[in-house]
Amino acid sequence: MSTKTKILDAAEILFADKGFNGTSLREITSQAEVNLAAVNYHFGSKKELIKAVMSRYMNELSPRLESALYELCLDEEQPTLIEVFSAFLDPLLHLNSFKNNGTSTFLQLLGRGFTDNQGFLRWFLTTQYPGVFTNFTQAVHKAYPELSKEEMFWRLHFTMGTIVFTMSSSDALIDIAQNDFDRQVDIAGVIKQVIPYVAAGVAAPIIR
Amino acid sequence: MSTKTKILDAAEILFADKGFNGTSLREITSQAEVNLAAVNYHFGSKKELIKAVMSRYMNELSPRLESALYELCLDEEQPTLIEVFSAFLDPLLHLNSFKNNGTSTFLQLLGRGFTDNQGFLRWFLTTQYPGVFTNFTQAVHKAYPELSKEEMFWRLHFTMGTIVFTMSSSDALIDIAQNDFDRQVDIAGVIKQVIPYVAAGVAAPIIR
DNA sequence: CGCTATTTTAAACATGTGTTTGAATTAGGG
DNA sequence: CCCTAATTCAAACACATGTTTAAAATAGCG
Repeated sequence: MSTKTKILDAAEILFADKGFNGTSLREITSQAEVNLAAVNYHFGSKKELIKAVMSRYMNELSPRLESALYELCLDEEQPTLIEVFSAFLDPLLHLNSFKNNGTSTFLQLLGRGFTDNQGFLRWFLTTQYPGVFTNFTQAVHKAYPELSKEEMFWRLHFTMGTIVFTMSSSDALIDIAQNDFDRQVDIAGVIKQVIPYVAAGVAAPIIR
Repeated sequence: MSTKTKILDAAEILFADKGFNGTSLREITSQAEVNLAAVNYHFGSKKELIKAVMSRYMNELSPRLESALYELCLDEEQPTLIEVFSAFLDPLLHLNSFKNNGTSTFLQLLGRGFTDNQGFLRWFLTTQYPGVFTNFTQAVHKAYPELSKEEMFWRLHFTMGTIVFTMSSSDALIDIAQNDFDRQVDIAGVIKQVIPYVAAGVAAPIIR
């Protein structure tokens, strides 16, 4: 396995676990069993490494997600919001065949990225992968046309918050749930729980 | 003004803005115009300072919040979920008279705390202020008794995610909203937007 | 093989971190 | 005022961080 890949593999699980700021290059390189300087040699800087980690996932996810959302828009009839959010399920779970625990890792990375580093990841994602966002808002608009642009803006950010926060602490939450309710839970189970929640949230009646 | 207060005041806005890990003691003490060693002299350590910052807000908030939620449980008739979540509004907005931008600052601190430091703040809050949580779940249970303990667990954490994530990036979001929609937005406006969202999310039909 | 370009390595660098020290200063009660 | 306790201060400490350097090792091609 190439040094570059070894670094990316070690970095992504450490980043997901302890955040970007909370993970040092020395932790990454010792976990990856490569020399400390390898990160700067192969990626240039820590910030570029973070981008590379995210890109590897986004390049795998975004085409599938974009087309799943796009197909919803092509359909003749109006989709339900449940259908819109369910469109995320397959592309996200596909990350598990791309990489062990890929779905969980990616969602945790996403969560980290939005809170660490005064949100430079938000900029990175919206500028590098705008298609996902536009297709998503179009699908939501088709499902719930009465929603104004401003209300849509807020509700989509609320939704992102729900997902991203839940996933960034999903390991802890799954642990608690397994103990308290004596029930096997995995990341797919959490996603299935969250879909009705966010769908209902976005579908909430408008109070004016 | 006492050195202790100067430190707390400077620390809370820096923590809210850049996170706990992202803020150094030197930034805090120079902003507060006190000596670097004052933090360790008055608080013992950075971690204790973080706790002190949070406690100052929680001690102001938690009695009001607890009693607001408790009153809902005393009422004869079943409250709506909207009423349950609206119970947060007054206690939260009261923080504004306790301190300038108090509501916004506190919610941002809360957001930071749940993602930084592998969630030691979750432990701190749930152990130091358990009354808020129990009263809250009781109120939700009264409003929606069909919800099982497990579903309630997940939906409450989804809700916390919505709030906490939104608020930790509320400055950025409010900026975007003001630009894109040419409309004055403040923290109270965001809270009023989020209440129908989370109420509908928690009230979502159960799929079994 | 021989030679060049790529990669790896250990070491150092520069800077930033939280914390501690011990002397200097200030406060406040007898 | 005096003396003690509380506070402030500049300096240093010990350590961790991302990055750079220059030599060593390795690969890959003619």
